[in-house]
Amino acid sequence: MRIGTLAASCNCPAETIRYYEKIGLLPKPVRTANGYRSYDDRHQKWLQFVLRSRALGFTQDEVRRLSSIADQSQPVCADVHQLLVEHIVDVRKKLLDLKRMENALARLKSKCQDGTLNDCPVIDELMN
Amino acid sequence: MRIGTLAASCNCPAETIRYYEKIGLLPKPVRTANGYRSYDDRHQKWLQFVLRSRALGFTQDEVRRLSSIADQSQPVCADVHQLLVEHIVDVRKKLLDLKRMENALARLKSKCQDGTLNDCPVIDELMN
DNA sequence: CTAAAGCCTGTAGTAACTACAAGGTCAAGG
DNA sequence: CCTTGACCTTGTAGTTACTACAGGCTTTAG
Repeated sequence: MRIGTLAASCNCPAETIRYYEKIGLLPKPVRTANGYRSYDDRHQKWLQFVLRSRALGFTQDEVRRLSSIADQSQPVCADVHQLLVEHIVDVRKKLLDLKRMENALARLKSKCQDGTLNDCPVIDELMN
Repeated sequence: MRIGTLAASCNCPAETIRYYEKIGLLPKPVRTANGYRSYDDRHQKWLQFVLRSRALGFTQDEVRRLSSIADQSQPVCADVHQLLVEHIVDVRKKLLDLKRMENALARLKSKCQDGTLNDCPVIDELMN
């Protein structure tokens, strides 16, 4: 299968696939006589693995580590578990940060109410 | 005051201040004879405004818009209100995304339990 | 046969900084 | 008087994770 087909099957731009290949997240496919990349089912699974990991918020580097675990004949669950736990900590930290932001924003919004005031108190509060 | 002093007073690297000046988020300060930047209290308030806005998750572009509102003699509250409301929507969207991630990660984690398994089910699920 | 679609490589742009490199300035200590 | 160290200056490159061309092949459909 060519890159366009793979891209469509994984719902991801072809350019991303080339990019992942370039940075070593995906193995290099063989090339047909005309130089086109030629993929098979294993490539597709691999790409799906990367895309799903990314969708879960793993960084490219974490995906690389996950990949190298997955690539072993018997992937060691403990290693995955550790990556997972560390990543969950990160995600929860981001959640807390965002929640704090949301609270602060809601408080500010309540200050200018429906926005009918002149001389906005929000600007004031951010400045002073 | 020189850049180092301003930086310390706002708890922000001097390089960030120069960067904000370059991209037009901060007004250019006057220079002393030797070419050093020279700041006063108004610069400090301005920087604080930018830093606080950034801490609330506003993008540089949104900060620019906030700044141009704040720069008016009578800042119009309705304009700020609108920016605020739009930004809160963004933040809530990010919160939902992150929560979905967290759930998915927690579910995955429960699959590999304490990580004592060989042949990890998490890898399996991400691949297939 | 031609036009459109698809593929190739390589480079530049995005956000929001951070981290140098290479050099100028200035006050304090020996 | 000189040097050392802490500042300051500019400009450029690196970061993350892509996206968007430009310029040029090849393949496919009508």
